[in-house]
Amino acid sequence: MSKPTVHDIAKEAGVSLATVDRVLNARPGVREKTIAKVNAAVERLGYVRDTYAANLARQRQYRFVFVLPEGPSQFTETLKAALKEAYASQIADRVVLRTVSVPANDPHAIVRSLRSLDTDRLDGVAIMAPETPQVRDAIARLKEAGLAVVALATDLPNSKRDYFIGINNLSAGRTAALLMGRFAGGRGEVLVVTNSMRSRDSLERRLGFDEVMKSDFPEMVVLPSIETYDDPARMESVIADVVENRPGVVGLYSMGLGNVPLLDALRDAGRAGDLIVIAHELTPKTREALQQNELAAVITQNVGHLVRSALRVLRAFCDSQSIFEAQERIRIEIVLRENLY
Amino acid sequence: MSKPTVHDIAKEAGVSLATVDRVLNARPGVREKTIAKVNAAVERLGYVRDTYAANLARQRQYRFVFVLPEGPSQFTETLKAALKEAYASQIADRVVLRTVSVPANDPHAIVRSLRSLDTDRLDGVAIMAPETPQVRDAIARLKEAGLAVVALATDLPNSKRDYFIGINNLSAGRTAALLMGRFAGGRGEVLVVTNSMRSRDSLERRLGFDEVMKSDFPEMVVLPSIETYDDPARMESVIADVVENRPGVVGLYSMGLGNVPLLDALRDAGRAGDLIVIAHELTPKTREALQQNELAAVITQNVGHLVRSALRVLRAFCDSQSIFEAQERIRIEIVLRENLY
DNA sequence: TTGTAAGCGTTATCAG
DNA sequence: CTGATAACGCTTACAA
Repeated sequence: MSKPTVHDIAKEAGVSLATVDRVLNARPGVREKTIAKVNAAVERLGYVRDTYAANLARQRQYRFVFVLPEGPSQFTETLKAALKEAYASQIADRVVLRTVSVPANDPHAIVRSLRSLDTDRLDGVAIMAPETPQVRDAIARLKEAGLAVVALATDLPNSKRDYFIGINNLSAGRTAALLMGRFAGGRGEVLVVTNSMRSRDSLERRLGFDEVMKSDFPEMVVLPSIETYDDPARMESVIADVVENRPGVVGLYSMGLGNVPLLDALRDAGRAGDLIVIAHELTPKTREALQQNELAAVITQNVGHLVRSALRVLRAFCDSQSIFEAQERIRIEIVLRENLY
Repeated sequence: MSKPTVHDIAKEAGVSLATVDRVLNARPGVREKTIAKVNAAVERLGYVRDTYAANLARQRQYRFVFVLPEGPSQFTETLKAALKEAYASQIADRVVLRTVSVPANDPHAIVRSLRSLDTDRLDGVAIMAPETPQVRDAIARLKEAGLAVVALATDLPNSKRDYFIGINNLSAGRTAALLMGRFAGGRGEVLVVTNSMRSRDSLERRLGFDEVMKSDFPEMVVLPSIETYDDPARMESVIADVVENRPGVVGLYSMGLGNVPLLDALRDAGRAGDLIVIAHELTPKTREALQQNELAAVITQNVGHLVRSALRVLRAFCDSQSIFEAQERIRIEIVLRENLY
């Protein structure tokens, strides 16, 4: 009834522990016939390797750094919380973790951080930062030093990063459009706002949004993207303008950060429950707005999955193992008032 | 740079390994002063216990059985696949797993299976079965034998099960209603079908559906639930009736199993892309229907989460540890054509 | 090409 | 009350 161990396999196959190990790990120096004997025993007993015992014996250590944008963003806060939780739990088995905060919009500071990483005492890095040529160079350096590098939440597609952990923002935009179009009954004007179109995420979301709007809801009019540059006053004036001069607007798609000022402005303008508003990222504030019917839908990614996936993928790349793509695909989650969890 | 171990703590505190272990595991027979010394060392070095090494030394084994409905249901197929995957991965650390299939609608067979379990060689059971008095009794017996018992996917609320792993079906129905109402623009008639209203899941979903329809979309008319008893012919006639006699019907909510015959009937009637159809469970067939715009939305639960959660919870109950409720809450996922993953 | 023995971080048993 | 010491399942020198 109990799980078979390497000892059982050795006995069953009539060989030693070391030989079993060699076969299991595909190490050289074993006769074909012996390999077959061992594999047969494995098959017969239904042996499953105990990865944890293996890592224990191997003394494997994974030293990772997470480079995250600093500042009071609700998103990075939840990200850090998820990281702490993962670290305390079994997910972070054999992992030594450190997080580094960098100013989100200071490319030089980001590069400085990346350059200051001691590549000799490190096995992998997860980076959440906007892509710039300097960042690309810094990543190239990390890769040359043999580290595993993943982009987190926002992709660095032209860098040498091994993998991107996050949602496909084109699909996210398409999903938003499908919801918007269906909620609006396929008619009316839609306002699109973001804090900044310099962010690749916003660009991709807009692209996807437009694709579906054009193909599925040709009668709807999507207005040009409006940037608020993280300025609440600008947000206020954008909304005020809509209220006064744009009676045809039925919906609003908030692609980027800054949902708090947006919701404030809508409330001030008295249009909170009235426009169809779709935003990104589930946070305490957006959650509350869903409950109040001020947001029609939130499109989000599960931050817990994000960090667990990052950990798994970094490990896999360190061991040059293949990853199970399907498991690492971060889902685009749609949250309404009724499935707030 | 490397993680401190019990050896480091022992050295730092000037005591032996055994004493450190006693303190860490809160075992009796250690002087207050020594406890303080050890804890101080733990604090100073930032020690985190290696759970896997601990379990290895402890020789802990968790022997679990999953009792699942047999038959060619797409849902149970994916469930079994997820179980196999979890078993092969690190989630099932120290777990010995067996699955038992029982005829879904034969209460006696279910009870026979439950009674035939050897409680001496078992630590926990996960059960997916409709609740009957006999099932309740069988579960009571398992609990008396000291096993951990969880209900999987469908709850057994009046039994002595320790926990329910699955979605809240009332919320699922509410979510469906919110989607339906918004997609339909708050007007029109809605047809509700299920294979059987004897299932608690369908009852609860209907309840939630009606709640939101009444409160949020008072102008919409929800027709009485129609049961198809897993009979494709009945499904055909239901749809045909709608086409001929119910011009006001704009939407269809499929609460239960049987999406394949439903979709076939809709196609035959030529209403496939036209009605707003919302169904449950993401399977190859419903996935395809989403892509074809034949389904407007699918409400589903992630089966991988389901089994991982079951494993975690069973383990926790075996060790009489508390569980982290938030982590075990299974999300109600909304899937549209654009976030099919 | 194969086997022996030590050790990974933790727990458990037995003396002191 | 406290401390050696031998496991757990696996890997890895080093020997044969």
